[in-house]
Amino acid sequence: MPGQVTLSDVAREAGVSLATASRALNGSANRTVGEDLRRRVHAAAARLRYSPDGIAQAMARGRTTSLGLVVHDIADPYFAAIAAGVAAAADEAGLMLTLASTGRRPGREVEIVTQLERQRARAVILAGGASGDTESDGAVRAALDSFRGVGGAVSVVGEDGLGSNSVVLANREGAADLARALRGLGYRRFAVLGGAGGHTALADRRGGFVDALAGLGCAVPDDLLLDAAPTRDGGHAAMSRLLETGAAGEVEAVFAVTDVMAAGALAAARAAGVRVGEDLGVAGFDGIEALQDVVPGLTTVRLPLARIGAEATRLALRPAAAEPELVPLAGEVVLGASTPGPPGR
Amino acid sequence: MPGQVTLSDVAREAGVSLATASRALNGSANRTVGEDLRRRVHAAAARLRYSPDGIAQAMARGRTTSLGLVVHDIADPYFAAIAAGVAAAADEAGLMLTLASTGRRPGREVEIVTQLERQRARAVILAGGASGDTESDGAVRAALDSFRGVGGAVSVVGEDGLGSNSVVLANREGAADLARALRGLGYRRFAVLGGAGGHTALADRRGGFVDALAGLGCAVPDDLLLDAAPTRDGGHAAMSRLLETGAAGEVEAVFAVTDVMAAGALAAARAAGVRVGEDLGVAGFDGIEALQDVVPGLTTVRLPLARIGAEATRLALRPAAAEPELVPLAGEVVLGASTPGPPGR
DNA sequence: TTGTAGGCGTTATCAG
DNA sequence: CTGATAACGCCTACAA
Repeated sequence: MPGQVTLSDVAREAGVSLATASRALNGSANRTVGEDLRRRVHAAAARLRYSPDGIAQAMARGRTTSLGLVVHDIADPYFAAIAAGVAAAADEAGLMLTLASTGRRPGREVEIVTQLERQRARAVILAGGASGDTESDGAVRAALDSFRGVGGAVSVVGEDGLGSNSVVLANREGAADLARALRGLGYRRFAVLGGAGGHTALADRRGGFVDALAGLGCAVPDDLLLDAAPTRDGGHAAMSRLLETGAAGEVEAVFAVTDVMAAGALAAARAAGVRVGEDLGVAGFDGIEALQDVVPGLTTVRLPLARIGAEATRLALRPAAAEPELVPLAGEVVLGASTPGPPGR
Repeated sequence: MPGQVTLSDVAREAGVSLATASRALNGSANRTVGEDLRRRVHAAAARLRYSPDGIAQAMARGRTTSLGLVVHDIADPYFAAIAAGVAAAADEAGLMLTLASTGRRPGREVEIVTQLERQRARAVILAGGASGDTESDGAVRAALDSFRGVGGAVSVVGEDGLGSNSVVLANREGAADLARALRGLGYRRFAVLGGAGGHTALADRRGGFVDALAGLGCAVPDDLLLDAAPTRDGGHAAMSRLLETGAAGEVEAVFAVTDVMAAGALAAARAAGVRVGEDLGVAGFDGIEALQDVVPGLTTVRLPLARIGAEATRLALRPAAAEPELVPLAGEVVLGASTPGPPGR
């Protein structure tokens, strides 16, 4: 059974010292091993089916080859798309990706970062951004500082860098652009699903949307700002609630702060006999691929998801010492059949 | 700067031996450390902000705490959903998840498994199943055997266990059920997108669908069995091709072997002015959540994706020695608005 | 260029 | 119950 084969075995088999075998197999800094010996060692390694022990190497070198990625829910297409970008970049950099999900449980990020610190991950990417809760964010910040303390690098995706390298998403601006676009289509009475008390990113979207609208002279009344969990079910529930209240009758379009929520809203509307597009406009945010290909095509603000992951990875791999770098990334409004314009004429 | 703090430091600070400190902090098998000393050690550890080095522990213990998961593309909702199930189960088992994507590049699975073997991952889950290519599958099998050689456990999701524990999906049966359901709706002329030469799982779906149809007296002509990549774009391209040929006119319903492909097909149909549902039925396979909430709701065979991940994890954590275990898991036909029944009356 | 030897941070074996 | 002291598998000055 192979695997139990150690470098010493290879060295012995090749008739060289442990050091030489090590240098021949993995090129150390000063690359210099006699071509003949080098050959002998490789042959011996192959013959014995030697497989270097990554753990031992990590320990000897004092650093791992793994990159930690923290998301809220990998099944959420938003995070899945970002993860794909990170995975590709990590692969290219020769790093293994360690994925951890918070399941949106508060406090989990800290636990995960701590765990990653224990495992001496080389870097960690926080894809979820800040939570908006001062105390909680402070704890995360502390955990990240501690992680840096052991030589780890950090990057976060979100508005607030939490003192780290970060990919700054134009959530406010994107939502404002969307608001203007919808207003341009003729919509005047809006409702917003989600963003209250949630993560900063979502709060920013809602804020950007509402503020821009106010600037255009059509404020959104408080009772049409519905709280909702950032999930498909959250969107569904909020839309259902909206439809049950009398207020719904006057609403011409609904903005769900994420596409996934918008999908839930779509289902709720359909279940209530409301035709999305004809009777009511619905827009989301994120630009999830899968939701673009159906009828009605969802109006949204498309974010360069894979790019976000790639940039976050690049930032996470920068020399730990350097000053935090911020990379701004914007979204683009995509008008779909879900918002053809207001119903009455 | 914390992190550089080692167990020896803690031991010294607490005035005990290294061994005792180790036993006090992490309970070894024979748990017995005087309550007073135990307290002293913990206090010292806290004071010094000691953080155990996972790498060193792994090396000393001779085993890691990480579980490898190999998927083709984490951005694909099918794999994302399975990954979510695995992530939850891994978390519960106290393991870290190492995610690797093949990007559908042939040969990548072997490289990844080898890499995972180097890192001494405790177990690995192959979510992609067999490729259908004998040579390639043989290489994967060999890599897995080697992995087991170093004490690793394995489980694979798919029809063919590749000699390992496996979650056996009823792809054939599910597709056959779907065929019967569509036939029951009145559809008689079908086209199939994908499954040719692809992974075994997809080939089985196509085979199950076509065979069942043949049994019902309506064989699918070869020119209506279109080859397609198992992606959104693959589905789009295949549908476009179908629509361009004259044969399309006679087709009443299209079966894409994955929901993601079906989404692409939907887009292609719409682009060509074909109304899905009214003019043409479209069905997929997988039961991707996001695709269920739109109009027309996609007819599909819903797989218990999260469950698949959970089971695969359970299998991967079984004692490595045991005989391979097979867990069959079936899908359920879900009829949506995308296949209301054939057009002409 | 090649070999020797010390060390990385823990766990585990075996005496006290 | 506690404490020395070997491993663990590999890297790397330092020496030859």
